[in-house]
Amino acid sequence: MEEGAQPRQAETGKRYDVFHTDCPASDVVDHVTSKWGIWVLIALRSNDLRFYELRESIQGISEKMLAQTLRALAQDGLVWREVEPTVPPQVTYGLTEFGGDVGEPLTELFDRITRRLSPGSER
Amino acid sequence: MEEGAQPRQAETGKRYDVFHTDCPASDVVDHVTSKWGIWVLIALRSNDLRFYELRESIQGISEKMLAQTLRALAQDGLVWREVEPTVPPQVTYGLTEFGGDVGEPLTELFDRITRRLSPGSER
DNA sequence: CAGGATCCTATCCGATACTG
DNA sequence: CAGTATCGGATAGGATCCTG
Repeated sequence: MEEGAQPRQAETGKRYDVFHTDCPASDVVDHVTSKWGIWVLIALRSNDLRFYELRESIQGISEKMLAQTLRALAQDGLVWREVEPTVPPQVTYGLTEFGGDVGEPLTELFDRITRRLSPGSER
Repeated sequence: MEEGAQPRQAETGKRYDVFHTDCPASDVVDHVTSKWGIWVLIALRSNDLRFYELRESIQGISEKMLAQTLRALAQDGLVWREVEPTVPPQVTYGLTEFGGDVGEPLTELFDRITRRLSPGSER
């Protein structure tokens, strides 16, 4: 949505219909901004990580939710998944270009909020 | 990993403890990235809006969730609320400086996703 | 118009158990 | 190690009615 690009034209009754739930992007947005999606994306911004590393990294996440979140994000083309058929198996996750693209504003978001909430102690 | 924001105070044995659920920022993050929070913030970026305007603007939101979301965001200091004691009453909402600060990466996020999903054809 | 109060349902999500 | 499957409790969220 471009800055001041509120259509605001058509008097078809709906004056501010800007973003809808039926917009295809909102599905991705929902996944990204899901309870764990944002943390997964932020975690993967620094390194590719294996499943258990992600689990350790993101405090409080259950294996179920991690797997579920990863599946959704992979389906959306935000993260890739590489399986090495060893014993025991190793699965590594990382961000696609799209994922990195999306992770950037997310990190910025988190950073701004954190900075705001800890004034003085940061930087 | 440490994007500059996280203390990363060596927890006992925890190697990747970057962002936790117990971080005070994650509460705000949760509100912002709640199902409707992001849309409210994006909606308010262009204009201050009244309650019913927000409801019209954000397709699919119920009054309950709008009120609830606005309350949470106001409590976090992201949006302000102005009541004009007229009849009928008018309540206008807008972004605080913090809210605008946070809304920026959110808009960027939405914009990047939208752009990716509609290559070539701008809506 | 702006919402609170209630009720009720869908889903989220954790715990547990099981598989390759 | 990296999951899947299932169950059940908690909670998010919608619908409806009601109030200032």
